[in-house]
Amino acid sequence: MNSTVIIRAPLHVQVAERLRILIDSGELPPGARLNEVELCGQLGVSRTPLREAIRALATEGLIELQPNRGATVSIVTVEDLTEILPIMAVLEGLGGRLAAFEMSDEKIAEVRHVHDRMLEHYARRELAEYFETNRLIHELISEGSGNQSLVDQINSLSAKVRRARFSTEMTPESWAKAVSEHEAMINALEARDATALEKIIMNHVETKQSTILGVIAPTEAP
Amino acid sequence: MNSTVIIRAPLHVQVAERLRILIDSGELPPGARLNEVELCGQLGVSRTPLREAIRALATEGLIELQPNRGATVSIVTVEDLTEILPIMAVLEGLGGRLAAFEMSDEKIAEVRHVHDRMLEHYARRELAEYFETNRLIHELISEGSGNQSLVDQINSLSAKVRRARFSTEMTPESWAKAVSEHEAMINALEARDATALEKIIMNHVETKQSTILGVIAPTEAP
DNA sequence: ATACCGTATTTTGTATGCAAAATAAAGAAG
DNA sequence: CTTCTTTATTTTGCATACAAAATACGGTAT
Repeated sequence: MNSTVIIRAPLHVQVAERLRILIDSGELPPGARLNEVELCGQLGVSRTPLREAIRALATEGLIELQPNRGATVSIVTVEDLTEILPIMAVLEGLGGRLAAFEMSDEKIAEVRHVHDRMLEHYARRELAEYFETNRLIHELISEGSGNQSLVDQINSLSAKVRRARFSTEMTPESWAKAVSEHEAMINALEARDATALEKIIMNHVETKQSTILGVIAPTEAP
Repeated sequence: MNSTVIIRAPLHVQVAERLRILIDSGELPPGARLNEVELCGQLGVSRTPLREAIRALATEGLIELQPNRGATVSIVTVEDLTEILPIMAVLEGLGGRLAAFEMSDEKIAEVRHVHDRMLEHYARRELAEYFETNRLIHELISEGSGNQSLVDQINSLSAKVRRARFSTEMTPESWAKAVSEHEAMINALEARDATALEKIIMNHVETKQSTILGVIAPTEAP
């Protein structure tokens, strides 16, 4: 009598996950063509589940499909980011507003704890660790909204932004600004000031946007 | 020398479209099981493209997939709407804010024109026509943002809300309120008052939410 | 040398067939 | 009569095979 039912995910789901990882890690870089038979050999599956996985990732926007010409890893352009980041701003803002009502004191304390860790990494200029804790804070707050649809949408857009890989281009000034905005975020969250938190988060994402797009645009000036 | 290349969409795309219509029209009602061979006969295609289409619609959220148990038309619950409508509010709000900057005077005039038609339908209590013009106004404003990603997201969520089919349960009061909010929307748009328009649209969607959820909840009271 | 045309090869699209899992049905035990 | 077990049928999952389209290649004419 087995109480825990083993559900092994269908192949096409597993394949989709592996493809997602390959794309996210950059092993399949933006613009790369996905040759079906080649990938089949690489993943050890037949074309059927691979194609189903490709279709799924295509509707997610990770992959682009051209009729009779196969699939390519979609390229996240500056224009895409210009569209996506304002959407992220209002979605994360909404997440914060809801989280200010919905999060338990314990969860908020957890966010504060991660925030403190982030500050340490900032002080030590540990970039990777800083980004990871930073990301985690945003995730905790979004999830704190209790709105799973919202979390899913944010994660989906987040993945695209991450794939653009502009984050490392941070100046000391923008970094400091981001940290101080985070400080304000935590304070508003602890005060359960929904309106303030929403505003701060929206501003924070807009700051991120100008940071990212500011790195691109100035290349025209000598 | 053919300048216009005829691209006929792949079968799985056509199938996905037809399925979308079947679901949206209610011919495939929420909860309905999708038997693959049955649908194959009905659509005149083999299982391969059908399955690819099903996978695509599943990642879109229109269909739910259970391993080894097939696909069912996903059911939009009250909980889903409670999650989705606040998201719609901020997204449509953002659309309005951007549209106030981006829309041409001509486009705004077009919105006003549709709005006037909507008022006529309201006066004559022509429900279907009212909803159609209403929907069109929201669409025109969203598209007026010039943000295609935003439009896509709104449309995707919109489809789910529509599928819940609570709209017809409008009282005279809530109808009147919706109309007056629309009036305010158009005025803000013509004044290009982005902040006001965003606020009005968000309130408008929240009104819609309480209308929809208000129809459900009171069933517990005698 | 370059542009064009026809053929060969590769690659995607669709159909079909087989295996495994789930569901339905029938029979036996309590 | 109910419940469990066993068997048959249906249905999904995956792999393979064939068809059609696109790409690559090679040759010829200019």
